[in-house]
Amino acid sequence: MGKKATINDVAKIANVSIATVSRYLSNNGYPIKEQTKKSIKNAILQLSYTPNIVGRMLKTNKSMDIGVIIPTILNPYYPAVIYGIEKKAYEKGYNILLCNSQRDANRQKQYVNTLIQKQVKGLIISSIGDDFLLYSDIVSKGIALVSLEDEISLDKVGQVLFNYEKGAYMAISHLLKLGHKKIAFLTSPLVRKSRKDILKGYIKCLKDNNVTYNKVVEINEENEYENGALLGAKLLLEDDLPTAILAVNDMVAYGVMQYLTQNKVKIPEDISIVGFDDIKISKMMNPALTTISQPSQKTGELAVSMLFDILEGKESKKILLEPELIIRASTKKI
Amino acid sequence: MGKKATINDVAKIANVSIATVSRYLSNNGYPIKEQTKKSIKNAILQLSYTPNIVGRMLKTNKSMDIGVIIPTILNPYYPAVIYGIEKKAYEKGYNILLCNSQRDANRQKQYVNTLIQKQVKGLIISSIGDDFLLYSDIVSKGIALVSLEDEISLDKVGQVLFNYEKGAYMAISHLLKLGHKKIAFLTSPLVRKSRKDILKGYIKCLKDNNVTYNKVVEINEENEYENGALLGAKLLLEDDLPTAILAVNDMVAYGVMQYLTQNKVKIPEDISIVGFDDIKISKMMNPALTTISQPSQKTGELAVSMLFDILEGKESKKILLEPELIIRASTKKI
DNA sequence: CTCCTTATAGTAAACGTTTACTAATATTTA
DNA sequence: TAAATATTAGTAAACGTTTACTATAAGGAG
Repeated sequence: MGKKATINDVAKIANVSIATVSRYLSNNGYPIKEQTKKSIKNAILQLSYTPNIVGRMLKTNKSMDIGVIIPTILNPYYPAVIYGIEKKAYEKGYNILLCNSQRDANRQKQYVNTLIQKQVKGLIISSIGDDFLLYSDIVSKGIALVSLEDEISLDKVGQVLFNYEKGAYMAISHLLKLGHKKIAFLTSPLVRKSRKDILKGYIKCLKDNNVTYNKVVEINEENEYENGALLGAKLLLEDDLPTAILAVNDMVAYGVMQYLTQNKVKIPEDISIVGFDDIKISKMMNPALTTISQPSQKTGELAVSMLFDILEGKESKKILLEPELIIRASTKKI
Repeated sequence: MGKKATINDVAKIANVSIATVSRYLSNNGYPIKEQTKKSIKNAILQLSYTPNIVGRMLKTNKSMDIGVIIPTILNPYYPAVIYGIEKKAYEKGYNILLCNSQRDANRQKQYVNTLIQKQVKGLIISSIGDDFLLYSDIVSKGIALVSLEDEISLDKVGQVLFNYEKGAYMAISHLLKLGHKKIAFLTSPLVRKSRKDILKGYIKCLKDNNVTYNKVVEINEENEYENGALLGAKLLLEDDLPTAILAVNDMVAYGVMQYLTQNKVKIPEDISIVGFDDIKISKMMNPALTTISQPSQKTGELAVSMLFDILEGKESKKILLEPELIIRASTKKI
């Protein structure tokens, strides 16, 4: 419990130099006598010595950490992304430093700083708002950067994007096909590019189909699920109620659904609802949620692959993932 | 993009010694002339210098990292725990290193090693199986340790426990009260203490009520949700079907529900089902799930508080959280 | 038996910090 | 005015590694 053993202690006990111990540990083909190996091994066991990565990092300047910043871990979409990230990172021996920005710009900034100071090898960030300065700052420090969902006009940044606009367009098309003419868009704050793109797709599809009714209900809080209730309440105050709703993501959709249900609005009988993300549980909801599927785990895996590509000096690229409409029970013909 | 600036570069440009720069950065009340401060500030700006935490850690031996090991991030229970952990940790300026053991003992062991090598200040672990050696190894290295869900007979280890046995007992009582006499327990591998405790509660409550029917269906995979289908299939093979099910957790419950529903078994008309955890979305399921509530976020927060207590030399304690029965629509009178 | 090579191991510098000492001024106190 | 103290800053060692150099011995080649 006292001081931790160092390579010096091992060297002393094994009666060799620290260089030899270091070579033994790095196990890189440098020849060491069997006899020597054995005594080092014993010393290590005896001291239950564990190498100090901090010392190593300082010397080699080779970090095995990847920073990951996400807006919230409470929306199951992100744990799925993280799952993909961790899976790939683990394969390569990397660890992840997970940070939750809570959609707070300051907190995000702070986390970025900390991660840089911790000498992460790369950074995967699902940023709130597009903060060009933030990104360029990271890149200028020589840290590999992959951005999720947010398109940036910056070279050297990997980008795993999703066609949000098209997704929204598909969702609205579906609703129109079902005969809906009054479709509202319920959303958390429209700060992220992804959300703005959903709005774009919503507007565009309505316009393309000469539908004049449109209603965007935005709430100024960031707690997806709880927002649902607020959004539902705000919606019910309107006098010209929609017959269908597009929610900015599945969690918001659930919140809205729950609030509406509690207030005697039947889904999908009275109001149809479409979500966004297709998180795993969406098929089990009551009613099962019609939604736009976004490949979360794959996003994470691609991000890591991209990160390694950048680290290997390959040209960084953009990948645009395409949406898929999943029709379930929360939408019906009017 | 070239080499990162160091404190030496800053000192050179500001025309002061590195000691002064270090003092300026640590901002600990050591008096520095305004003039000097200004030139250091300029130099830092000019170089866009960021301190290297690795250097600092090596010198001070003060890590600001907490390792967190969880079995899976795909069961929303854990993200909620992580949320609590991160919240508290952030307040104290700590970062978390998140590791997903995937319920793989080797991987868990490997992660523990890595985290120790990374010199984490403390470790919060929701271990698969109780591995006494693992725990004692960590403690003997002077690393603060908090175990979640798993009771260990080891001093110096903080423990945030949950009364699983009582929870199961409550669930079964509820089902018995509804008139069910044939209740099955569907579970992922019975390796963790928590799961064994649920089994205990299940058995005990049946025995206390002189019910002879019992059926434990266990599946040898670790993917909660997907397990549900396997468990459902296995169950339907039996010839003496139960009228009610206790699932080892909510995710498994959903998997089972989905499989059964697809196979024309109506819930709760044909079979009642009780889950375990009460993850956030459980009230939105189809049907809303009756379950045993386990305070996830609070568990995370308590774990961090405990960790800090241990770090401050206070006596480590155990906390036992109590279950609550949440009755919803997935259970009904027979 | 000299010269090369190979196998094996040690020495010491370096990575980027912090901090205990020391030092030099300036200011106060008696 | 001398001594004491406060303010400000520098020197250099240390943290635990890795690694370029150097060193020794032993075995072959000529």
